[in-house]
Amino acid sequence: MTPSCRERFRSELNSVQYEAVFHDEGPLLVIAGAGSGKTRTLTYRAARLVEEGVAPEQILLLTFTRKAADEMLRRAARLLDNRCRHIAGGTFHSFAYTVLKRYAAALGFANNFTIIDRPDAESLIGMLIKARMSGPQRGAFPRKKTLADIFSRAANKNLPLEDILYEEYPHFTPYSDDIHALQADYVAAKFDQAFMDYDDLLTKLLQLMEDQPDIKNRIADQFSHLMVDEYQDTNYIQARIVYHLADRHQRIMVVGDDSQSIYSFRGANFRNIMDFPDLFPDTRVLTLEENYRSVVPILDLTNQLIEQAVEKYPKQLFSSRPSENPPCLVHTGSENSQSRYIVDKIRALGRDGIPYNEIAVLFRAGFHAFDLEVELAREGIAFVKYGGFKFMESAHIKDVLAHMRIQTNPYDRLSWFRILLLINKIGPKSAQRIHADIVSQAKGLQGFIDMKPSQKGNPGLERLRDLFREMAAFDLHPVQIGERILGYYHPILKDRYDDHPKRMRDLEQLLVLLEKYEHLEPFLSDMTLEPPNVAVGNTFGTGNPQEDRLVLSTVHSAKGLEWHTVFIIWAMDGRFPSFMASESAEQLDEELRLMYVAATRARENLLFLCPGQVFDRVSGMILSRPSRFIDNLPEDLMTRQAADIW
DNA sequence: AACCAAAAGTTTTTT
DNA sequence: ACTTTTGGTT
Repeated sequence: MTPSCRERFRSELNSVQYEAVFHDEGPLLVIAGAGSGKTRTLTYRAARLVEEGVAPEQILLLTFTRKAADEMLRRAARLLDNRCRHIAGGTFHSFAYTVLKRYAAALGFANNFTIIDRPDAESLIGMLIKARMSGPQRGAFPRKKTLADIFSRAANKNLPLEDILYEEYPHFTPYSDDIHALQADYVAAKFDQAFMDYDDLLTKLLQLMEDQPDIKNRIADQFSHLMVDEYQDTNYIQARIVYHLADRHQRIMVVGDDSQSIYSFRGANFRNIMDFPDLFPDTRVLTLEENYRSVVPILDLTNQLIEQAVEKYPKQLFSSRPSENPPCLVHTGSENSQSRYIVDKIRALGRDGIPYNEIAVLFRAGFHAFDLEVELAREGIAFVKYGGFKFMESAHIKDVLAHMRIQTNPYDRLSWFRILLLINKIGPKSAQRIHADIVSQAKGLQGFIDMKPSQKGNPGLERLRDLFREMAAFDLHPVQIGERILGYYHPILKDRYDDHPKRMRDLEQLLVLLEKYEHLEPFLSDMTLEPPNVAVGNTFGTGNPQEDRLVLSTVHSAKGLEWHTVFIIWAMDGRFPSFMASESAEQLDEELRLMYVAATRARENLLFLCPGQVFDRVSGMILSRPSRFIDNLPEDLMTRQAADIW
């Protein structure tokens, strides 16, 4: 590296960050506390490697979201030059997809497989339950959603089904045999229809690497340098994948914070990161403890907050940013007064010159924000919501995507059912017959186009056939395909939904996203692997990113981000910590870490809100106490305020 | 076989 | 509040 560049890096990094950036051979673990410049360290390191002549394509940066990877590469490019854009970056899942796209055949799997998302997996399991469990299923047999959960946990934790059932769903053990059989059905169905769910992407990649050493070496040799962000949220399978990738050259750097591990429901274990040196014996460990984000009073509170964890690795973050403003716990009289308190407060902040996009409202679960959303809409305050119900999961989007999926995978039963059931006079039985017919003809889409109109000229079915005939006859650009599908779908939309104009606008947004693609397949896999993170009803993509909109987000979706002012709503016992997590110390610790993540997002102002007496339908209890995590804190760490707005 | 309306049963977080 | 199941009608 040129001396001048090195000098510059030295002046822009603290000594530990500098160490990490210039660490050379051998494994490196960076424990990076909240706001300690983790992204900065990764970015500078990437730039340093490229500057010293490592080919960007040989650097692999695995992150938690695609957005995080893009952002880091963008910053690295600004730091050095555009070569940094060619660094291979993305999520474990998208990496797995790229590899499997090429090598799935080595596992006996179709190379043109379709990735199915969680709702898809659930409806597939739903079909299998119906097929296997005929007759009324009395009692408490798990629902498809629960089954999908059970299967997914088994996969992510790499444990046998019995263990999951015994540990987490003991009340289902009487159905153990049926559940096992259904899992086998599920595996077989995915194989037959060339489906992979999110978990398959990871497990099959690992399987490939462990069963076929020569392929493993070919994959691993593509990348001479590895970096993994948010390592505390990786699970066993991901850790194994990392191990295999870095096994031979050991040039691996992982970054994370055990206190911010919040994905145990996906098999992540906060101890994983501390076990990293066992996986890579000569690991050098560096710890970043200076916080550059938050003012002292906020950091004092968050340090005390995480102290309450039953199990943790000691760490004391420090800050040198003074402030007069301590965090505040606000009691409001009701849910709606909580919402109105926020409206008042952000208006005041706005008058002080704080832009709305520097303010965030965070919550434990998507639905906690419903009342606030209504209130904001009424007050004409623009906002974006992240987390909760996803744009991609809304019915009209899935309907249109199903028409596209059939173009790339014509035997996809889920998509056939979805689109056929939209047609009048066609129910499950007819759909079943039509699908079986297409599969037996083995002529792909042509099988449907050539099918005899045995349904005595069902006009809806004829329209669908015309659509597919046209799409098969011409070599159309994805946007043209989208336009034709929309033309076909519009009458159906109008007929089914009274809010069809709004939904139509969503679909037009979808067409905008399509413009960037030359082929349907990468579009479809991107939509499943990296769906726009915004919740339903939000515009995105074309919108000006600088738009001054208030941010509403689940804590999970807020990971890695920061704002001038952060409101944490529903900081009540029963909500946050969630009522469902209060059974075990481990679950409570995870809720605490979640609260820690939420609180450490704030730079200047941090407010907890506790809406007085609220009846909780789930528990049948009246909630009134503030979150134990906050209530237990020493009094001098925050102010308390009662704000009843009627 | 498909469709519709009423009743019953569930509730987190995400790739 | 929402999804899934049910029972009855076309």
